Amino acid sequence: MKSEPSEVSVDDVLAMPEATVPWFGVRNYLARNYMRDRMKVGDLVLFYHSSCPEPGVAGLAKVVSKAYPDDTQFDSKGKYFDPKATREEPRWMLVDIKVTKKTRLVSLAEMRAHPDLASMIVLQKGNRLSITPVTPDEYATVVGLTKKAAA
DNA sequence: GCCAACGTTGGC
DNA sequence: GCCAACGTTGGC
Repeated sequence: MKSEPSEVSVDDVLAMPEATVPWFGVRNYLARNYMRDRMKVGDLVLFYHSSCPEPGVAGLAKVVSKAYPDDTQFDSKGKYFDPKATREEPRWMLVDIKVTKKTRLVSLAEMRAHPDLASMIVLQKGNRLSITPVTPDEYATVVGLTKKAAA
């Protein structure tokens, strides 16, 4: 799951109660569907920092809630307001994410260089989706990289 | 700031 | 339903 650290970083989440944050602001249907339809409490998450000087995985996290409506869609003054969403028929859903560990930053370049991650969706050319599925093997490989000395 | 690769919008 | 125009993402 991608987040811009200037908006919400791993450190920001660790400073929150329970180190937990609602994953607000997703406004892409496929990303929403992943949260709404495929994520379950306990699912493991790679917390990725994007649009920053050093993009890459910065922490490990897990899903700690089922999907529920993203409140920011109802805030008419906020940047995530959606005039077509209503309380009765919310358009955007989110899950709560708990950061379980801050890791050393595993850079995008480092992940691209690892042969076992060649098929990882987030690394594919043209991928812009802020939430993408990760296989158990890919997850384990990235966790392994977090434990290595910095490249 | 550039630009590839999308996703969305809206006229028809 | 088509598709051109436009907006966004995100690495570089």
